[in-house]
Order: sequence, then C-alpha cells, then structure tokens
Amino acid sequence: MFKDDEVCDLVQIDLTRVRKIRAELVQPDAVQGLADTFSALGDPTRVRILDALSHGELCVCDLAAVLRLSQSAVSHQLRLLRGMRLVRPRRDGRVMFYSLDDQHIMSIFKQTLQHVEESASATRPRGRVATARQAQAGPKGRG
Amino acid sequence: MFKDDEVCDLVQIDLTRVRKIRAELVQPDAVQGLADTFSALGDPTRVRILDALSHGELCVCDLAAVLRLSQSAVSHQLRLLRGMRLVRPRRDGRVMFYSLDDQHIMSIFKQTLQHVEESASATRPRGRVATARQAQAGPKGRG
DNA sequence: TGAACATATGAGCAGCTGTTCATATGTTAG
DNA sequence: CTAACATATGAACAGCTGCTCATATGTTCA
Repeated sequence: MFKDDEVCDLVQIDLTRVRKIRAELVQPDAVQGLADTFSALGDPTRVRILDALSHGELCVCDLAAVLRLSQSAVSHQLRLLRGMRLVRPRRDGRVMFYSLDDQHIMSIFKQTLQHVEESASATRPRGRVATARQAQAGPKGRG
Repeated sequence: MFKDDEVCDLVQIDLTRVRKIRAELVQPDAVQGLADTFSALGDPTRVRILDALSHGELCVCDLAAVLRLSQSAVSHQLRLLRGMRLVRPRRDGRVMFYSLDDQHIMSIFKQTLQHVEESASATRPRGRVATARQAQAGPKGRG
C-alpha cells in the first residue's frame, strides 16, 4: 500500500520510532502462524473438542457423543485441528483415537481463560460478550 | 440436537466415559469467552497490531504507519481488540494512545509461537501453512 | 468376496469477517 | 464560532467458515 520508506497519508507523531518499531516486528511467517493457530482455537466447537480431549484420548464417535455433534462436523473440525498440529490421531482397528498433540495447548487455554475471567470482572459482571462483532461497543456505552 | 441422556445415532465405544467427560466440560460461557478471545487473536492484522504495541504505547496514526494500514482499518481492529480487553486506550488531547491491556497477551503469544515453531519443524521444513482451510491436508501430502 | 461399521471428504449454503469509502464525532487553535 | 486534525463508525462487498447432506475410503469379520 505504501512504499518502503513511506508510511501513510497521515501525519505521524514520531516517525523515528515508527521506523524503529517496524524493524523489530516479528516475521510475516510467524504472524501467519500465530494467526492461523489462534484462528483454529477461535471457534466454540473446536474449543469444546480440545477441552474434551484434555480429559484423555477419545475416538471420533465418542467425541461426537460427548459434544452432541454430528460425526461429520467433528471429523471436519478434527481435520483442521490435525492440520494445525493441535491434535494427533492414532488408529486402532477401524477406530481413530484423537488426543492433544502438545501440552502447550492446555497451558495456553488456562492463561487465556484467566484473561477472560479478569476481563469479565473488569466489565459489568452481568452477561457476556456474545460475538466479537457485538463486543465492539465496549464498556462505556454510547452516552 | 439430542436429548440430554441420549447421545447420537452412532454406536459409542464407552458410554460411561462419555457421560463422565460430559459432566466435566468447561461451562458454555467459558467456552465462548475462550473462542471469542482466540478469534480476536486469529487475524494477521490484529496479531501485528498487538506485536507492535508490545514495543510500547502507540497512537492510532503511528500504528497505521508502522503496519502500513489505513487509519480506518486500524481503528476498526482496535475497536474489536478493545472490546475484548486486549488493548487499552488513553487519550492525550486529540490523540488516542493504545497499549496492551494485559501482560497475559504476550505470554500467550510466546507460548503459541513456540507451538507454531515446533509444529513447523515437525512438518516438512519448507514453506508454511497459509490458510487453515489449505492446512487441512496435513503432513501426509496427497499422494 | 461382501456386509457392517468408523471415519473422511466434497459440494453447497447461510452466516460471519476484514477491508474500503464516506462521513461522523471529538479535540485544539485561532 | 470555524478550520484543521485525530479517531471512530456505518454501509457494503468480497472472501472465508462451519454446518449438513451425500458419499467415498478404509477396516474388520464372516
């Protein structure tokens, strides 16, 4: 959108710092990897799948039963999670068992849940945030 | 989709365990909170915004300059991030400065980056994953 | 081999998301 | 007040996502 030495059509407050920070940003590959991973985590169904798997290995069919989802829906999501290395498959006869691929995941979950709970208490305690689109209004109302 | 005591139309491997795990799942509110937060983190632009802010407070205009994005795009994303309590605004005259709301965020970033790097080395080292949809094929190729 | 079962996959659709464009709001200086 | 500036916001559109349905693949057992 802009040339390398250019910035944007706005007046900058601190152009020197802008350049300095720009040089220190994480690489595009890492950005994409982070965003892809968080995207994979950013769906209630997948959160529930990972939560269920945190109790131990489960086959697709039992996973579907636990979460009351169709086999197809679960399978589709597992494919995505597998692609992101968040779950790992193991075959036993015709049954596929899935487990968490990495103990990072639960640690990330716990930290994020902590953030969520802190934000929740920072906001008015009643109700929650629903979709991100609805959450945009913020705590200040629109007086 | 199914009644409380029912599961699905599939045969279960271990119905007892299914019921037990179901009772131990995290609450829907927490699931939604996690998914919303991860969704907020699951976009390259927002990852870059948070990365930039990890170097310190920045005004909207400088943030747009650092990331070479339009002021409007940045502002829209900041609204979402603010709604999720991931960034915090501070007004100084007509300039709005944003900073990370919570030191959890960078910790979550670091852990997730670690996961990404480990997965990357687990997969063939060349190239990366692009979109989640494309990533579904997994490491096995499509021979 | 063929039937039964467990899982995976592709197409297709409804709903969501990120961007831009145009414009509104809010702040400072004159 | 008005002009100039910084930011926020709404509409709209293209692209993405998650579900279901139908069906394919792969495994076991007879």
